[in-house]
Amino acid sequence: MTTNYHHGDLKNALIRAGIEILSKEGMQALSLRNVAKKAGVSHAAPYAHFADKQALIAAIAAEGYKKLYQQLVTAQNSTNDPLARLLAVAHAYIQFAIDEADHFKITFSGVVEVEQNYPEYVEQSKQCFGLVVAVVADCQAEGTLLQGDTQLIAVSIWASIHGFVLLLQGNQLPSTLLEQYSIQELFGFHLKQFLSTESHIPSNNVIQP
Amino acid sequence: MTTNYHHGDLKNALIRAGIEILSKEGMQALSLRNVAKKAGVSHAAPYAHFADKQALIAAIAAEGYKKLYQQLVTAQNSTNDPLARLLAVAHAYIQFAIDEADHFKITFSGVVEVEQNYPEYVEQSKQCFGLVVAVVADCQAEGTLLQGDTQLIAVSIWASIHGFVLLLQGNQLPSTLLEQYSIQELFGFHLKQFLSTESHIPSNNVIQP
DNA sequence: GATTAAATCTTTACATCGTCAAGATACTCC
DNA sequence: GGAGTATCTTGACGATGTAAAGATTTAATC
Repeated sequence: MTTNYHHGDLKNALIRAGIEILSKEGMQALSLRNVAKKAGVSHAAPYAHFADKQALIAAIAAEGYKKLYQQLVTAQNSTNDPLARLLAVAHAYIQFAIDEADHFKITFSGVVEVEQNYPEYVEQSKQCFGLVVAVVADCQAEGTLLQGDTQLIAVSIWASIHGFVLLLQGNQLPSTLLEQYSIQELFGFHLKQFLSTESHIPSNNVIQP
Repeated sequence: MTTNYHHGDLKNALIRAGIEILSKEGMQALSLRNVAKKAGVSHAAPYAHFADKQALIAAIAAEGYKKLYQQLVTAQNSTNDPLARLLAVAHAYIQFAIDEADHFKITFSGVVEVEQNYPEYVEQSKQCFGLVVAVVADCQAEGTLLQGDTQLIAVSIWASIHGFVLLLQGNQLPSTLLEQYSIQELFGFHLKQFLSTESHIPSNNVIQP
């Protein structure tokens, strides 16, 4: 099975090679030929398993979601308190983005253009979102989060975390703040900011053109 | 001055050509050679004005920030009520991201890797952030937003908006929600969500590993 | 105003990339 | 064991970013 000509499990080997390139050399080094070389096959071999580069990237992105999901599950299991869980999940999210920056970027930054063509990717994405929804639901049941459409609230919370992470990755956080606070402090403040506010806004004034 | 050989203002013409390509053909069509062709010069001409492709992209990204800033200013001037201003700015932000999707992506999605090498880009970025800070400060002065470090709160709000926009652009918003609500409704709910919450969380519990 | 230097643009060339086609090799199923 | 299929290699092509060398225009100096 594991002869020389037939690799045996080239498809997964290519995905792993791609992820390794992302973590060690960065996005610009992620070429099909480079991935093939790292997997020890010729430059056109990937075409036996992926229709084109997009398809390989989609598989790598799906794997990114999978790894992220595992991290989130670990965070989720770290405590029984619902709100603490939510915070732990948030911290796991940003930690993954920091540790595996380019894998995270590939997973999210729209490199996968027509997601619907890659059901594996869509499925992993849904699994992640499902976890967030579950954690939010627990907080709602406990009364430590706003009542209302759980999915809406989950999206909102996810978006807030995601936005912070991307500003961080894109070096868009103002340098004045970065000199003053650590990333952990900034993120902690951000979480506190959107999870607990004494408020203000007449709700009928919010949705407007 | 405007002879045939010497273009006269090729640098800006290249930037404009790049932006036009982004809006009409999309990111994958943004090659140096394509930009040069659209500007009517040979494929190596850009190297008289830009060190490499990254430098041209940085200039295009800076222009993206500039255009975004103009939109935000218009929104800011649309009303005198501080909170309404904040909401108007938020809507202008997402509208720009929808109207000029690929220009927005280039501006933010980390294509500019070493921002500090492109001072023009950094300056435009600061100008945008400054506007958000000003709007947030007005709300604080009026008492319609949480008191506290204005920059921190501004970053937090920006991150929330930015995150929603990026999830939207990346098709990461769950399809179940997209079938149920319009983008405007979802965004409106998101704003309401993180701008006005009845809360919950013991503040000493938020910042943690 | 002529000469020189500098800036701008063209042409040519090269390595790398994604992709395709044709062929070689290994596995599978009857 | 032979036929068919899946997998992999080799070779080729056009497109891309970039460098080098030369042509052309503008600017500076005298």
